[in-house]
Parts: sequence; structure tokens; C-alpha cells
Amino acid sequence: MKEITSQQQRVLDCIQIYLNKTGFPPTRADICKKLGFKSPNSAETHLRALEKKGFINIESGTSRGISIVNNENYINNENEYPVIGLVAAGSPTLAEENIEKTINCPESFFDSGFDYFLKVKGLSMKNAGIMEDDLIAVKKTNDIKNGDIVIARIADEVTVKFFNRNCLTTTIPAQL
Amino acid sequence: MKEITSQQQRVLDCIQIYLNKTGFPPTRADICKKLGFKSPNSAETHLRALEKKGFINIESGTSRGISIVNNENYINNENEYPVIGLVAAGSPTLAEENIEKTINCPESFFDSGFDYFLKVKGLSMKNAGIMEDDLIAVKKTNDIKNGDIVIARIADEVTVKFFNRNCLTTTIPAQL
DNA sequence: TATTATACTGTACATATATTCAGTATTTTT
DNA sequence: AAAAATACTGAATATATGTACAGTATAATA
Repeated sequence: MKEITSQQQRVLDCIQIYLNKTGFPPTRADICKKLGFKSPNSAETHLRALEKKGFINIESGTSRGISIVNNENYINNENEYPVIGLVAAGSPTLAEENIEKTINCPESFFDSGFDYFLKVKGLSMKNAGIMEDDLIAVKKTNDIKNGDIVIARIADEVTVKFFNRNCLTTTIPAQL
Repeated sequence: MKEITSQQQRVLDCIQIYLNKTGFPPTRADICKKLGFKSPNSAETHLRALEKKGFINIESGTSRGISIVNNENYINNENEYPVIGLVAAGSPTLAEENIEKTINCPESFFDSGFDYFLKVKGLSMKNAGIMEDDLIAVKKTNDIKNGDIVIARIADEVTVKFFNRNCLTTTIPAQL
């Protein structure tokens, strides 16, 4: 996948927005109108560049035959969230080697949204109904209160704990 | 919203399938080809009927200007699943009055799929990590083994239990 | 019974649209 | 320094496509 230029990104965004608004893809003329181009060939060449780079497919000879390629570089699969293993040693990160898989789930599935999933090892949170191999939806935040369930790193140990400001000597929110 | 005829439903399905497959709506000719019509006007009149009944919008003078109206009668919001309260007395049903709300969640979120959510009362399944007010994804099936977690109705009591063929005197899978 | 809706075939045509060709200019790569 | 990619304007054209008109037939409705 070659790199996209800023103008090509504008065209790609334009297609996505048009799709969201109308339910069908734009024509060359539609793109020109939205982006201020004065020749349909301006859109055409951008579309060809986007196709060549693999961002879209163009069905030749077909009006509005543009489809956006399922592409992890782009915000197409917006509901895909990574699953990260809760390794005992070292902080879990969103680095690619730590992502076990991705799960399709709307952010609204949990009331206050979330950033990624964490796979639990051990039964330390059995009382909270968190069992081995459970997936926890984790939200990055600095807003924590006593009683909240947090991902805590103590020294090199990463665990799921109830947060209590008085109890824990060191409390470092996971830098994920 | 008037009632849809079976032929109109076929056309509507055809549009949805074409959209899923290609990313853009079909032409009149495309619909004819898929459904075996020999005149583009066959598709045209069906489209007009569907528009009149509110199932689709047609952007006049625009090629492929068909969009499916967000319509709860149709499988458009395919990822919406109902949440049903686990009432102690009487079997939970998918009847509208029992649906607390719906949740947007892809079926693939759970490995083997599911049909609806059930909200848990009580802590009878604490050992399995099922706590009060948890949502359980329930799948309708007759294929149950010992050790499976099932929704069981015993007399008028509906509960979540581990299934064991030797233990339970009566085992009736929830008729949901 | 008359009327309207449904469900088609078949033909025809205006126009919406993709697409090519000819230029110009700037930037990036080789 | 030459070549290729980017980023446009402008005009021309073949065709993809919507859409109207003319029929036929059956079922539902008023």
C-alpha cells in the first residue's frame, strides 16, 4: 500500500461522506463540485491514483461504480477494537505484536465507550465477576475514583484491581 | 407504512444484496438481470411502488440513486439485539412489552452467535462470573450438553443454571 | 361494476456519466 | 538533467442509465 497524498485523502473522504449522506457513491462531477475542481478529469485522475494505491475499487464502465476498499489504514472498519493479552511482566501496549486479534463491536456497546479489550489471566477479580480468559473493555482515562476497577501496573506486574487511593502505595494508570 | 408485497420484497432484498456485494446500488437493468425480468420498466414500477410505500428513496435523474430507508420493518439494523429482563415468574418472551431496549452488537461478537440478551437478577451464577444486572447473550438451541449454562424454566421460575441431565428432574429449554 | 394496484413485455430516447485526448505547471524521483 | 508522478483546465464522445409511452393480464378494492 503506497502512501496517500493529502489531495487524494480529500477525495477519499469526499467519497465516504457522500456515501454516508446519500447511500450511493458520487460521480466524477459530484466530487468536482464538492472539492471545487473545474474539470471531471481532475476527479478521474485522483480516482485512478487511489485505485492504483489500493484505496478504492472502480467498476469500469459503471456509473458511480466506486467502492472503498476495506482498508485498515482508513477509518472504514471503525468498530474494530484490538484484543490485548494481559501479560504479567511488562505493560501491555497497543503495539502490533501485542494485538491477539480484533473484535467488531460498536463503541456504544458499553455506556461510556472504550478503547481496547484486555484478556484476563488468573482469578484475582473473581468477586467482580471477572474470570480467566474474560475480555475486559478498557477505557483510557485519568478520571478514577475509589472503587473503580483499573488496570494497574505495580513494578513490572500488570493486574486488574479495585482502585483505592489509601490502599495502594503506587498507582500508575496503564500508559496504553 | 403500507404493506410490502412478496415481489417488492424480492426487489428490496435484491437491492440490499447488490449493495452488500458491490458497495453501490443496482441499476434497473441490474435488478432485471438478477430477478429475471425482461423489461427495465418491471424494475422501475417496483421501485416506484417501494418508494411510495416508504421503503426506499429514489434520487430522480440520478443513476443508481437508490437508497434503502432506515426502516425497522426491514433487516437494515441487523446488529440490533433485544434485551429482556429475567423475570422470576413466567417465561421471558420476545414480545415487545418484555424488551427493555436493544443493543447494537455484531452477531460475531460471540463465537457461536446469539439471539438476544437477558438481564440477570440475583447472584445464583456467581461462580460462573455472572453477576446481578449482567447481560447474558442467549442462543436458542436444542443442542445442550451437561455443563452448559442454560436458561431453565422450572415450574414458573426462570433461572440461569448449569445443565446436568441427571440432576434436574424437569428440563425445559426456554421457549423463546 | 368500475377502478385501482400489481406485475409484467417491449421500444424508444434524452441525458447522466465515464472516459479519452490535448494542454499547462509543479514537485518528486531516478 | 531527464523522467515520472502529482494536480489541475477544458473539450469531446461513446454509452450507461433513467424514464416515458404503449400494451396485456390478473387480483384487489370501492
